[in-house]
Amino acid sequence: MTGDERREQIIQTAVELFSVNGFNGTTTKKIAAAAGISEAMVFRHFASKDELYEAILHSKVCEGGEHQFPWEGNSLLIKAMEEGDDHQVFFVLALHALDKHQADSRFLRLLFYSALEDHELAERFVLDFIAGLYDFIGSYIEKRQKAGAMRNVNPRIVVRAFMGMLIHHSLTNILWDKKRKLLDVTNAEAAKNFAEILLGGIASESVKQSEAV
Amino acid sequence: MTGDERREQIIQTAVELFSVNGFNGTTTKKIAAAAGISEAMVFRHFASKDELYEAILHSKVCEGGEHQFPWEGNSLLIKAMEEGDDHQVFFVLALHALDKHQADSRFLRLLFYSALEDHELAERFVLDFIAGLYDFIGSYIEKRQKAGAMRNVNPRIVVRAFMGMLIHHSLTNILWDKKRKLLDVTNAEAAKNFAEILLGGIASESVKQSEAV
DNA sequence: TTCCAAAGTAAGTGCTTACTTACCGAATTC
DNA sequence: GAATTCGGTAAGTAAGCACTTACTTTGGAA
Repeated sequence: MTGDERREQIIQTAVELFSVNGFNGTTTKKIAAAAGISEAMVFRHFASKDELYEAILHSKVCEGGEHQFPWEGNSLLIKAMEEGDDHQVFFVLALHALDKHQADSRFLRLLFYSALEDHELAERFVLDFIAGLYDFIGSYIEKRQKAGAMRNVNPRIVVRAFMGMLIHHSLTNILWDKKRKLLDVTNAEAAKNFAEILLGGIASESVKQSEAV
Repeated sequence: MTGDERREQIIQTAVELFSVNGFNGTTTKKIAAAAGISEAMVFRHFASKDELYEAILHSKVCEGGEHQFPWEGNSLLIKAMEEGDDHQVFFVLALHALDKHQADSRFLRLLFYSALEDHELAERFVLDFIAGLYDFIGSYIEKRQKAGAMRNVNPRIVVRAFMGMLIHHSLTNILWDKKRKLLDVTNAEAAKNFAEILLGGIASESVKQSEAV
């Protein structure tokens, strides 16, 4: 196996272990064993355990590149936004997020671990990424408020409420309610309901009136 | 210092450290040093580090006793529920939760750590406690749906959405956005907006109609 | 065929970990 | 007033930790 291949394999193996056991709960010995190599090889590729961890966060943060944000390259979403189809906009955003969380629950675990364990890179990533989401969704809400489609609420509170529903839903499923005892619904169902609740909650009087007839 | 006093002091000291550094990141030596005693004393009171951790969760879970649930002993809430004052009900619930999270952020950190680190007791506590909330708030929503005040949505999805807003808001403030760069609002403001969004999102057609006039 | 760099390892190093042992001094009990 | 219990410690122990050293294997270019 070449150096680059081995490096990538170590990272993948370590992601698995770090996401389950955290930084302090994962030993370099276990990583080496899981990768099927000697411990010395781990330290040939990464000067320290810290450096390995940073490499992981870096690769995770940067991977996907342009597809970092959910709206980039999503024609369904772009079209819905242009047309002012709010239900479609928030449904697509929600479903995209929930599916992503479910598909890469390891990454969510890693992010939460690194937040608790206070790793710098993770905090910066989250703040940057989340700040982007706040700006993007927030500005869309502002636009729709000016168009009279939504009532006047602090757009950032709305974004927080929306992301709260999504992240908490995924988190509950991943961390506590793996057997779906509390609530067992498909991502599509959840996304549809969350979008409806949010939109109903910020609809303008005129929208309510027209809907209520 | 008597045995019981010392035991309690060790627990308090350990809570502080476990909530910041997690189980694996906290050494018995550090706990002893922070408590100003020798390591041997820690092991006189607790047979193992695991037992100390369990004692912490146990004391945290059982402390407060009857006041475990936010609605018990809250006359403001009980009155609002009897009168069907939905805004007041959800506002009080939200503010109570946000204030509690802020006052005891250590406990939130501890819960998240123990969920990630897969401690049994914590998972059971959370499921029990949260299940109680789902039943309580869910049944109130059901009642209001039958009364025609709310539209027909799965009450448990509504509860999830509501709790999502609250927990995510607190979590963001505690873990990532300590400087409130993303959103800087008081708990009362947040609670008011979350309650309004939720209620608008699940209002029945007739309510919308009467509000929209 | 020889050479050599890169992939790989076995067996350490010194330090830290959870946990123990053996002992001390001061109350309390009988 | 001797015995005993109780709060407390200093100095361990064996195992585990991140990380190193000194060495071997291997595959391709000269």
